[in-house]
Amino acid sequence: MPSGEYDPDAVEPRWQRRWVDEETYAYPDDDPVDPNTVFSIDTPPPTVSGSLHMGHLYGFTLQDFVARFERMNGGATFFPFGYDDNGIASERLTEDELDIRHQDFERREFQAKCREVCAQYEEQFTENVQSLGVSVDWDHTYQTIEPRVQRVSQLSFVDLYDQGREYREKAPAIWCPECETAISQVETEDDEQASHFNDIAFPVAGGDDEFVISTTRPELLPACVAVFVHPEDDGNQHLVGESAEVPLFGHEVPIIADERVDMETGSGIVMCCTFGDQNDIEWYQVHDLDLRVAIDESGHMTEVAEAYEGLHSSEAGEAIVEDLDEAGALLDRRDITHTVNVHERCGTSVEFLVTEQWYIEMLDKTDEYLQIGREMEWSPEKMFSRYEHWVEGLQWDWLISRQRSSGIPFPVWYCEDCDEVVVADKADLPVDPLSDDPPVDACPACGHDAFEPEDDVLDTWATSSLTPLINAGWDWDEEAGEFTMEHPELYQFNLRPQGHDIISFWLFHTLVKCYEHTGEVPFEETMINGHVLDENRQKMSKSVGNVVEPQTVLEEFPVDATRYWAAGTAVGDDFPFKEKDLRAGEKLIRKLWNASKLVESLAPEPYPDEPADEDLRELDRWLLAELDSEVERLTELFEDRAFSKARDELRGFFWNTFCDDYLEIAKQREDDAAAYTLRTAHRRFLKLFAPLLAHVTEELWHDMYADAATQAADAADGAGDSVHLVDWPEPLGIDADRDAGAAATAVVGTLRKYKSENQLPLNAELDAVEVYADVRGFEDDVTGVMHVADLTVHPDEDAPVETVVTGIDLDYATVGPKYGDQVGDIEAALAQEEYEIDGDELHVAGVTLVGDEFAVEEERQYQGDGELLEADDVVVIVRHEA
RNA sequence: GGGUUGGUAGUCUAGUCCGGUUAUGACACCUCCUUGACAUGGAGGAGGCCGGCAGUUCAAAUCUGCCCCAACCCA
Repeated sequence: MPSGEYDPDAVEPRWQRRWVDEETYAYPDDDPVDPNTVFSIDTPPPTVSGSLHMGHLYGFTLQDFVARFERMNGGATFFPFGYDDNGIASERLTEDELDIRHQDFERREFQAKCREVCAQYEEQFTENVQSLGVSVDWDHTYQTIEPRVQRVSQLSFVDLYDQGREYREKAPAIWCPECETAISQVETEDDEQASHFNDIAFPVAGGDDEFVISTTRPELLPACVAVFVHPEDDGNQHLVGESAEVPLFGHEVPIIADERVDMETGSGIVMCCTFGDQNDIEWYQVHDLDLRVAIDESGHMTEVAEAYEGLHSSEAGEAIVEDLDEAGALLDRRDITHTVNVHERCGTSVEFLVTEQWYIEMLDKTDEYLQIGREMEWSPEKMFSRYEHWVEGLQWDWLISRQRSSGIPFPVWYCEDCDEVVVADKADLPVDPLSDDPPVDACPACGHDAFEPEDDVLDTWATSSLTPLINAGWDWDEEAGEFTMEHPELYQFNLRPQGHDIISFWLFHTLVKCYEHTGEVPFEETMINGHVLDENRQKMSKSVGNVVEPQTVLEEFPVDATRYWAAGTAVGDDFPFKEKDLRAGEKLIRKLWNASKLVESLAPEPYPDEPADEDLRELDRWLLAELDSEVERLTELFEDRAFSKARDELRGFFWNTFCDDYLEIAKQREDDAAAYTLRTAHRRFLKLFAPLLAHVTEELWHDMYADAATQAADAADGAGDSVHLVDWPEPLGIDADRDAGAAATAVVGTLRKYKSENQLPLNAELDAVEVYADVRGFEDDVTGVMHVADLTVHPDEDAPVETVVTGIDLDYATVGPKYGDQVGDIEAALAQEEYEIDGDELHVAGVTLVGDEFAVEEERQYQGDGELLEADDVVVIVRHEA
């Protein structure tokens, strides 16, 4: 039984260990699971690149609210865990950790080091996640780089290739010169950087004419292939058709008119290079310009840069500016800050290089992808618009090849002679073409017998966008010649939670892949969470130094308090870290603990049988009936993922209605009906709180109910193991006079207020109280809790008071539409007290209001002994001889 | 530059879709009270031009337009 103070430092880790050791949240693998009741969650695996942050804590906790609620409210729940250790993030982690460069190692060697470093981080990460008490099934975990998952990824590649949805093309692609790989648009982000605007004089070829070009990237001068003027730029129109001579390098380039020129920037004349930005790429394609590649794959200058060959592009930029200045071609140089596209992983400015890469075709099916997004239920609904805008704004197919050492290889070889693509057999996967042989001896196209392995690897999303298929055990059945699932009942997944920042790539890519493989939308519902901000609503960032570490928080507060905090904002909204909310959580945990102690002492074992209906007092029925409504409301709120409302609703009901109203009164009683009601309500409270306050409810459940539930074979809840495995409460269907209950609590409330205002202790004796309201059946409850010596109830009688009309209240909802702009006149007349009450009618400003259209505002005056108290519809007269 | 979302007491927030005259709750603050668990508790109180300006309407936190601020997404 609960005693003393609650000690979360001891209790929480104990339950976390037991939940893992006893596999409390295991998915029932071996038994057939009913696909109609199973609840499956597919979580995006966190990138293995560091430790747990508040975003993780928040995200995992939200997922856990759903998992715990659905597990109690429905059937089997599948809540797996994955690690995304296949990608650039993990490679860079390894490089940083071991202070090495992947280029210095043989591929397999470096991969081994990655696995080693990630393993340490994963172990630590697992421990951290387990210390949050989330109800993950730790027997169902995966790593995106493990062989099973490699097979799924390569199967996906082969299937999409077979469907004709993948192609290989040599074209401009976004390139990170630091990581030396192609990357996709979603891996770039904007960064404000200091730079210079350089005004450079360009002579017109074969004349004395000259014009000015402003550029932030002088190192691209050798890559200049054209100069553009806006067709409406009248002042510079005469240049169009001429040629310009590029300073220092001397090559001549055409001057062309094109409306993509931004006339507002610099001189309004712009140079087009190979390639400065995406505009350059468009111009290159539209105007069929030359390629002059001045920067190589490592960010150094090529032979096109002549004297500057071999310099890093940034060094070359400085050198070229100096030389321009010396040559008199540098007219001006100004400091500016501008936004540049950088690789999100390393912060390096990206380049655009023409390289041969693999793509997944997407642009032809954006309408379909929009439609499958629409078929999902979005929590909150408004987040769909982000998806919608992303899909509508798609401009590139999905670039999936990466020039990295680590990762999942393309299962592809090329004929050395004719470049024919040879794809691995599905049965052989996973393969590494660097060490494995192609499935054919001779090229199917030309018969040549030597092959070149593809040494690129798949991008990280190529794998992590398959998590629903990984979790469901998707595979190729060679004998049947079809794709199968080990757990078809899991797919489509019921829920996909994630942050709002990854809708446009992770979620989108997952939808596309899974849809193309199965023809089915992978998720029934997606839940989008916001970002955790600091106490001042600022984004947490290392450079600002406002980062709150989960470890620090957990040292000071119980996990359940962080769960209380995490439930505090509407799903989808960004919300600040608030220590106050954690303290409020602690208070609630303590209140629940203390109230449980009182329940235990008021209704000790043996657990009372359900009394005959007529033995329940009015007050008991009232509480249980109110609790029925609470159960219904709460179930709905959890189903709507409205955790914040559920939290506040339940907290309010438990604290105010149960503790302040019912418990205070029940203290006076020692009957079986009270004991039964206390126990019944308390059990239900533990269950209702269980998804939110996972630890304290489990501890109390075991202290007070688990043993009894285990022993009693016919226990209604079925399970004794864990409160998290019992059934979610259903309404009991208790009938009660709700109005009488409300009146009785109003009477108690008004007497409390009377004592408070008269500075009396709450247990002070009141000599006589007369109640003018129907609170029959509650008399003993009122006298007991308020210590009333003599209580008289007048259920039907009017109070012996005189009433004075003090005004008229209009019911605007009916009067407004009916009388329209006459309302102003009516109000004016009422204010002047120019009206007449005639029975049920009110004559005012030339109109007659009837029935509910108005209410007479009255002040009650009492001349007799004692004091008149009013609350809602009850009138109470109290006499107290001090 | 385009779009999305938000702006409500000192702080955080409900209400906004579907307009109705007393705007919800918590924290902090003030007053009082040791009730058979909890003073880390209880009973009260004070605190708001609902971002700004205009419009629609008998009536606007709520609808419309413009503007300001913040975050995010896309350029």
